[in-house]
Amino acid sequence: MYDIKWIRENADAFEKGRKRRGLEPLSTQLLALDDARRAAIGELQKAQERRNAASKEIGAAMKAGDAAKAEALKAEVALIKENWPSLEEAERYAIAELDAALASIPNTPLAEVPDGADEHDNVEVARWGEPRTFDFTPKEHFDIGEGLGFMDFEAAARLSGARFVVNKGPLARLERALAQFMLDLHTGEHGYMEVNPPLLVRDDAMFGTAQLPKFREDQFGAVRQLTYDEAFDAAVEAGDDVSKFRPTMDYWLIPTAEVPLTNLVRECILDESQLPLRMTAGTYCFRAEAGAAGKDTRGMIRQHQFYKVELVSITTPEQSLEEHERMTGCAEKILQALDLPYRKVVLCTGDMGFASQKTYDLEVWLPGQGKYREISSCSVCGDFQARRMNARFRAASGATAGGAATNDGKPRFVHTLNGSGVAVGRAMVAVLENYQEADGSVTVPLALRPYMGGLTKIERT
RNA sequence: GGAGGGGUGGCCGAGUGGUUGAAGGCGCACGCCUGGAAAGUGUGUAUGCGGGAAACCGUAUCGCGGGUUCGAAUCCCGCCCCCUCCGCCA
Repeated sequence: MYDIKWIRENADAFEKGRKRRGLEPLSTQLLALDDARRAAIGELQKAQERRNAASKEIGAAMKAGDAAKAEALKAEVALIKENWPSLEEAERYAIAELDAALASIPNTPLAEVPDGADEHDNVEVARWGEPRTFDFTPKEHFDIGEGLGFMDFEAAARLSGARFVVNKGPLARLERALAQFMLDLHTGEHGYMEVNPPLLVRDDAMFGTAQLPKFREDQFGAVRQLTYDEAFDAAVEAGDDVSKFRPTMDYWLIPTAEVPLTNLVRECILDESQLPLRMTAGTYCFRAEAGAAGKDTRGMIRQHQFYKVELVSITTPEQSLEEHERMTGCAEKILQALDLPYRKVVLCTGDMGFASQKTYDLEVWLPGQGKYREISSCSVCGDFQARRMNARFRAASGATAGGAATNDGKPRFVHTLNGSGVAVGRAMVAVLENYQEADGSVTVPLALRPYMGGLTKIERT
């Protein structure tokens, strides 16, 4: 979320950033909304000031026993209040209009982010591991899984429709093993605190990390069914047919643990000594995939429900870029430990997420597809989410960053970062494809064997 | 679901209609005291918004939203959240 004051003073930089994302200029309209807002606030405050002053005088007059004066003042206030409601209405409307406009503006890319229109303009910055050479044609993960008899898309479709899967036996365990392995590495080696957050969250949380208001259609909602009586009353009140019982939507299903983890610091004033705050969580994630019809329809690559280990860091503004590199490194360590070849790309301006200033994607090699596919996405969001959440910190006393006058004792917005560390479902896809054997079995990666009860190979039984 | 108790500043906690943005305490900051520290002591310590070069001024904020009133932390209504006991439930 942008600070309108910043836009007012840095309109050029703001527009430059928009242009790099391929967006039309907006600052003129925003500043007009801002002018309207300030004018409305000013008018209301003027009225309030006169009302307050008169009220004090009334108090004084009554104490002095001057009833006539008090009555005269009361009449004056009554006059002031005549168009009070319209002033309030105008103020509220002006503020809401500006806020709504600001809430749907994406973050500005950092200078070093490459310009570009879409994923074709992303820039590879590193490559790790050598794709294995096969003396047979490697299969895609769904063929491997179904061949093993432990991955069932048809059963999932009967239960839930498209974009679901049922994993069983050693594959169910493999998914659990992957998640546990990742969490152990992040908590044991990388200094992240494991968190079990709610998977159902309110509007405010979804707004904080910027899934709302712009990306409603990508989300699932969780609905609490009304009782019969509540539904009846609601229908009557709404003038609806009482045979239709309308539910109320109370929660959103998280599309990523970024939402609850980042929002853990919402409306908080942290102490600088607590930063950086590093948190990790293994959770299911739920996505409607509304805009992805026809994409990745087969297999586990794109599901409505998937498991993911997420990394979130809360830092000072001075720490965030360094933390971004570190976080991406932590995700890379997972792939390295699993010996999965990958490449690291920096997303171009046109492919970056809404809240991000800069994003690295890790793309794992999938021999069955013969492609690198996204398995992790690590973003630094600056204070964009912090503003939406009102998440701040108080600088350690006396300390100023690099001698800069950053410490006037006031709370400052934190910086937030999030990254997959890594997507568990896709990691399983990668393991199956990279570790497949000619006979259809799958070798268990060394790092996962302790989590698989020592099992070395998954085969049809 | 039933019964009850609560939501006030970074924290604790007073405050039932009129200089209350809010007593008191804790914490914190700075100063004094000290050889140094502790203790003691003095001063200062919320946030948003608007205006201003600044000092500062104005305005709003005592869970949220309405209402009563010239004036609301204080009275009325609705909602949200938290807690305790009982019941139900994984």
